[in-house]
Amino acid sequence: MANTARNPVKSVETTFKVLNALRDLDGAGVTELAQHLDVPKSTIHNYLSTLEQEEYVVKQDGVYEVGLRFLELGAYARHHRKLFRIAKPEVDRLAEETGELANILVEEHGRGSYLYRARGDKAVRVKAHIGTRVPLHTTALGKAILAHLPAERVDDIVDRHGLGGEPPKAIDTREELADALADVRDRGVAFDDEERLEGLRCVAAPVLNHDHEVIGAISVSGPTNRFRGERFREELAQKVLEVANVIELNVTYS
Amino acid sequence: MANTARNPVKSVETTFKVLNALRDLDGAGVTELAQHLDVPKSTIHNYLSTLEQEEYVVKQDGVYEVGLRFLELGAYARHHRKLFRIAKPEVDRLAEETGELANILVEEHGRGSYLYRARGDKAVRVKAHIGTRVPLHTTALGKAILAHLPAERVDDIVDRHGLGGEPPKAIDTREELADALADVRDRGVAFDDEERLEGLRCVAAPVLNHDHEVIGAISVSGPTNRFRGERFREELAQKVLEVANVIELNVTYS
DNA sequence: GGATTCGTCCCATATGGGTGAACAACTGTT
DNA sequence: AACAGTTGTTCACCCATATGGGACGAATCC
Repeated sequence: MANTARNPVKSVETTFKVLNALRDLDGAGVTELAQHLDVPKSTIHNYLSTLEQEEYVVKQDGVYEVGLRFLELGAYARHHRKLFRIAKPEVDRLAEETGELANILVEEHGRGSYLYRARGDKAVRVKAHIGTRVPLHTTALGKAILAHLPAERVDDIVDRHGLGGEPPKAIDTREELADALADVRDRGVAFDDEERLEGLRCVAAPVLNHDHEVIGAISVSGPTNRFRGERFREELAQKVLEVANVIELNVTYS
Repeated sequence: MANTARNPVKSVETTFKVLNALRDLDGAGVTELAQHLDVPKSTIHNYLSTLEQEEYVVKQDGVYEVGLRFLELGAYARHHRKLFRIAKPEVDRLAEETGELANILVEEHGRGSYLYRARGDKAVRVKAHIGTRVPLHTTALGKAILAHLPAERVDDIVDRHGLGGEPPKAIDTREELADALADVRDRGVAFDDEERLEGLRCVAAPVLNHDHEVIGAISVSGPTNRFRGERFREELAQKVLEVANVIELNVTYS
């Protein structure tokens, strides 16, 4: 959980500042990027031309864009995770059988990263892309993970990223969080009742390995009108739990 | 088509050398990486700790791994492309209706990058991941693109990346290539008859924008025993062409 | 418990990244 | 067409900083 490198390579930091700015601006020219980052044109030019030479950035009609080699690296990072390889087909099935949106989330650097998302035929449209990072305490997926992390790691994560945040209903205090996590451990599943997004509910279950460590969580989410009463609390919760158990078995024996 | 930056930032090059080595080794420690790249331990440590601090690399049990933030960047790079947003549903349909493997490829830096891949129920398993980069002249997808690129760009690409290569049946000479591309322009579609992979055939069609520039290509591929005679040359070719045309229309009007 | 092996840290050095200014290549304007 | 106002590119200087040797401490393995 080390936070700061002792001898940081500043150019690495700059490189990613440039890449992220390129993403935030949806592509940009040298001058635009330079004033956006408040860095001399020539410096930006050096970085962009190097990144282009290395083929991580593309120049189209005088505009630099984030290149597809990141798709290569990203697809690798995802496929490299055992959880993804094993859980994907199961989550596809979950989406098909429920008709809703099914997700896989893993923890990385104290935040949640969506590893995969499968759409059933009635699945709601949410803006979050694959790879999007979210605070763990604001989603059912995240709470399912936090509930099974060692207490000290949960503390670290809260220290690092805090609680609360933009969703008005978000968990605010450590007591609230502790209660919520105990509840999740009790039930085996975590719920999200429009906490993160208005009108959206979600049931999530953790995926543990043979040493009882969380390696991620899966969920089903959908509109409040289809996620209520028996179906939400019992039927869907049961289904998600079942699928999580299947994944756990496959993770252990393979 | 500039190849070398005038004032390259060496640290950018090193950064990606480290990341790619991390991928090639499927995760590694400081010492292992250092001797693999023939660079002092301390240098590698500086890079890895900086990359970890910036959250682009994860350290698990003393082993550094490529992080999921690249999935974030990669997913962005893909979604940012209009062709992907528009072609994805159509290619999904193509996969479903044919039951085979359907693909989207775009050109970047003179090579082909797989943007997307949809699997029908009988789809063959191929090892190539999303984001994988291939030489354009060795696939039906690539030939469909080359056939509609300005002659000078084709020359540039051949100069840069050469012809031939590992698949034994690969196009070797510029004359062969010119003939093949003329053929593709004639028929409107490109074929791959086990050139790249033994037992695998493929039909591809280019996707042009309103200015008649290629923005990518789509294809269907499958095993030779299901891809023969009438079905291969006529039925499937026609289908791919149709879908490509639908995509072209949607690209123009939106 | 002794000997490797590995990660981490520190510091001196020269290498190379940051910078401004000047130049070139366009774009659009009157 | 000439011009003003862009934006991208190049160059060379100088100080910041990336580099890499070496030393320390912590595991791990005989």
